[in-house]
Amino acid sequence: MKLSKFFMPTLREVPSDTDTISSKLMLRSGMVRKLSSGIYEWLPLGLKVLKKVEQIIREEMNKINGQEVWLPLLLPKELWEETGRWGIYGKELFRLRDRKDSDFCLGPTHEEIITDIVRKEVRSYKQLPAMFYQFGIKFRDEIRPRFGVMRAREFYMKDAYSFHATEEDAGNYYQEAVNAYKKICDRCGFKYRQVEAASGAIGGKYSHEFMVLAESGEEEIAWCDCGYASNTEKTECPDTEKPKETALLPVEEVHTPKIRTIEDVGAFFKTSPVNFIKSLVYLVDGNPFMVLIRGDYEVNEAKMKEVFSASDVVLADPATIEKITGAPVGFAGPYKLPENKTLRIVADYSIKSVVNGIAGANKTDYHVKNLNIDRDYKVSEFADLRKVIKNDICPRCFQQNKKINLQFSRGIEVGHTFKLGTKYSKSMHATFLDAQGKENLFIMGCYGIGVSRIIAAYIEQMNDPNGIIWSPALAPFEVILIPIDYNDEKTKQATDEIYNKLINDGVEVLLDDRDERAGVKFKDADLIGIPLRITVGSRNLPDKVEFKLRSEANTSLVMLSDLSEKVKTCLKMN
RNA sequence: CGGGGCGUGGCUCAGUUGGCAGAGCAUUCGGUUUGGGACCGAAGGGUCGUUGGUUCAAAUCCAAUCGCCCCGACCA
Repeated sequence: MKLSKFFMPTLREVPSDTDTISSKLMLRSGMVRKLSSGIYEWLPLGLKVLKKVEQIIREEMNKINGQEVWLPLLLPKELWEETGRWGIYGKELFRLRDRKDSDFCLGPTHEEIITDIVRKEVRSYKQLPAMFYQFGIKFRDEIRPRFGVMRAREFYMKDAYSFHATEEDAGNYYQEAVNAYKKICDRCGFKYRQVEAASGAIGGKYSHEFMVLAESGEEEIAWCDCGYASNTEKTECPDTEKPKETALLPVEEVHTPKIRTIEDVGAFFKTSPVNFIKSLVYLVDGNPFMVLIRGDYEVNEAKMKEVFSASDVVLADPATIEKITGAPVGFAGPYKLPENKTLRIVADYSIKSVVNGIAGANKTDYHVKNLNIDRDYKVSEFADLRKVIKNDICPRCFQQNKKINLQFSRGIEVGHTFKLGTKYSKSMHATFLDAQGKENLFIMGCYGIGVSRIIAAYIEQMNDPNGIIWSPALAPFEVILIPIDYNDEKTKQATDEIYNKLINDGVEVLLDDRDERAGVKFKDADLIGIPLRITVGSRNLPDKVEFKLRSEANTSLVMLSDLSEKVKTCLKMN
């Protein structure tokens, strides 16, 4: 490809539109343009990279017997009502009506659609297992689109769905899919980590995320040298707490006018939050829950969703709190709660360590102190409900009686694998006949990778002040060929010869044949991040050219006769 | 949705006691240059986000509205 004929509108100035490095670089290099918030146009350079990533993924999916399909974007409401997700997916679902006033949505994910195909077309265990995947646009009306294509409202994704006759087969296949994802990450050439994750709206029994490690990542990862790694949303906080050995004191009500927050209460009682029973009223799918947690910890709402199999967990509004506790916000507690048959009181394990604790008295301007579990209040169940903190220990090592502190990193979620079980086959009555002629629900798995996000995440990790640094596997071109002065007859001749030779060798080469100064060409070459740069100039002709890797600072001279070989080894090496 | 910021040539931005709409870069033409975003000269390009108001006069003051970015609750 000759650059003079290639539409690559690079920007000298840094766009003021965004703060994210990858987003700035994708705009500056002419990979994408923004049409509207979270909606992007992919220009030739960007699309070349997208196709590279797509092909890597396709190859790995085919290796695990995936069959590529193309599913529609415009989806009828009925299927979504079968699983209840027409309601659950909420505002994130783009909804629209046709001329007959029928409801549709733009597909944010395709479990319903693929399950519908399989229940209609797959009847026998002999047709299992089966895995289908597709590449396609997904639509999600994100609360806040940001970071360029990283969190877009319209994005490009590979989604895959597998169907199995038995749990065992589903489990084995899940591992294969995870291994395929690792290979994809390896081939793309970024540093990543596979972590345990919360399943969220897709649902299912358990799931793993693939995180590209980057300081700017939205996700936090907790990990240990033993191999344990998890999204901090999911990180287990084991039941390590023992009650303090102190004499139990009698309960005492204390007048605490206008003392509501943990800080206020700490100052008033001149004690640390470790002695507080923080009491929060939540609505879990609309039902009231009181959650107790030690004053120095915070509630992890993602864990609540998992523990209570809920899709919606929100802090109750002040009116509801007052109705349930009989006191305004700031004075809730488990002691002497007004009679309420529907209220469940659940406690984080950390509550076990609180002896002679302090909590709200469910009475305006009053707290109680010296509260003790069982004697003064009842808890219907204990669970792991808290957010992990910096000094927490590894839950796996703890099982082996070792206390090793967790380590923390940040990451960008590019892939997510789910063991769905029968979540969708059950609600959609998707069954097959087994060898005994008995009807069974399909056991399912699903596996998603954000293709457009992988690109942004890669750039986020692999860049320097001059621009992007592509690995040969993802680079839009493998080699950029720069003649210092293409108007010089000798330079032009040598450049054309090299260009044709490389093309014949099957190398993807971009020839910068523009009538620009050398500096401009070098700047653009660095910006768009082509892994190998070959510079042709009268300085080194007739027999040598300059050779430079984007990832390294130094240059070297290569004999024209050796060039072909050198290029090949170089591209393979990286 | 809550909080903060911003909308002025293609891009980055300047422009309040209200008084002819600017610069650099980019583009086109001419010339000089030519190994890390050159220089000189000339030219084209803007209903100052939109609507309404105040005023002899509004990019500038007021109101509403739309859009975009950043920080928090969603997710590949």
